[in-house]
Amino acid sequence: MNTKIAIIDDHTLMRNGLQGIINAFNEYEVVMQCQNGKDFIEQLETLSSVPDIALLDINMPEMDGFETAAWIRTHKPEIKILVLSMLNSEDVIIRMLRLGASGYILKDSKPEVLRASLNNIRDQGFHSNELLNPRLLFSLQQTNGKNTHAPGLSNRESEFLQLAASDLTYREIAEKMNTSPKTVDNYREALFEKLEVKSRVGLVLAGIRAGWIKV
Amino acid sequence: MNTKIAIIDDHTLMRNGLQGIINAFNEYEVVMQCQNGKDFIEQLETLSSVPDIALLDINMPEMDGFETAAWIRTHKPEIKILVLSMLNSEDVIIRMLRLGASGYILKDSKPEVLRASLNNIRDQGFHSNELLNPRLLFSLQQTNGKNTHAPGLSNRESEFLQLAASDLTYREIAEKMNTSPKTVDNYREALFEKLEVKSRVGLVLAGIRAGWIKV
DNA sequence: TTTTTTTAGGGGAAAAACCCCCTTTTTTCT
DNA sequence: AGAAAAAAGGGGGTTTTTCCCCTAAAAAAA
Repeated sequence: MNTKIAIIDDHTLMRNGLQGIINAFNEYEVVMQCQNGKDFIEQLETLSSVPDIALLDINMPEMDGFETAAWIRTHKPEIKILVLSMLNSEDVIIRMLRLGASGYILKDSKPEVLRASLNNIRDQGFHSNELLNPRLLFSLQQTNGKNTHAPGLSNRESEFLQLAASDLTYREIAEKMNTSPKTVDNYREALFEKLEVKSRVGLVLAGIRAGWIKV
Repeated sequence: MNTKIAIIDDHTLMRNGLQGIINAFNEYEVVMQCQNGKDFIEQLETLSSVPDIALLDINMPEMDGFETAAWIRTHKPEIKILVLSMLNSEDVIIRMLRLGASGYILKDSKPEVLRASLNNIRDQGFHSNELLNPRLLFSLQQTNGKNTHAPGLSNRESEFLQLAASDLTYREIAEKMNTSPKTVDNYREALFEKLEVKSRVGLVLAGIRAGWIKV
């Protein structure tokens, strides 16, 4: 199945241009065109399936890229974010990566770069480093790295830990993990002991402080 | 003569990025690149001159930043330690300063901050007994100092939000706030609406992402 | 090959969190 | 001075989380 893309940009010409470019990649498909974050949220409700990747502009009226990124991370954490901006500013890039963006490319990039970035995100959720100044990559390790595998935790426990840091209930987490809530409860209990906490909030905070959960 | 720097960090990209930045400062020179504390100790023996400052990461396999700092203080006390970490946690900072670190900055600091920190250490070379010196906490000011007040939230709500990011139950939070659990429940509900979340974990994460909660 | 760990799952109960609707007093703003 | 917002508190309910104790297959380690 094709990877579904949402384009969030206030310039109609830009949106259409992007859609044309992306539709020429046969493994991707544009399923949404939105003027800003608000428009994106509204359209999401009417859509049957959730997009996999949001191509997100920063400068937009009403609800800008920062707000939109924060909203996506809170409400639809499964949607990967690729920031598409005309700003080549370290501040902005780092801020966006900290907000959970999986990638950041400039608007004057070539189509191949866009495709490579999309591929990277689709495959690993990892960042394309081509466009970035190497020193900007520092923040990637913590923000995006799957490499920060928690020592002492099993695969499933790590998986659970990531999902515990979300607005989901354990039942919903169980669905995402394709297992029963009872099994999830076992992971929870094991992690409570290992990290010496008494509540889910404590667990999440411990995970963040240990660098295992990206915020 | 140039001030000699040793970089101790397990990420090659990080090391190279740092070396690039530091070599651009003409008063500093990178003389060692090490993957962890063990590597540092081994390389030290082969080196004719001792570095002046160790740029030390915390999270490393084999021999982490804490162990390395302790080793340096006992075996090579003349080497100043500048901790370079992704963790903005007071616990860790204080622990490191007690171990004899001369400074502590975050990995997402700007190059100017790195240079200023190096200058501070080279010029004054203060020690661990000055750990409450505000100069040391430059990194905190940057990411933590400004955004502590939450716009749109009342005083009590902000107070509650801070406490919600802990391993305490609402009853315990109520005790700390000297009020009833029911009142606390009101704050919770108000914040859920304002931050558009459905659970306490979601609330805490939103607060962290908004910069209102320090982790 | 035996043992241990991981993964998967269940029953049942108590505690905590969550939700909606409500009152009163104090502070703040216009 | 009057209106609005903030602070404090409650009733009564449902849902979720937390806890303890238990089984068993599969995978990994010894």
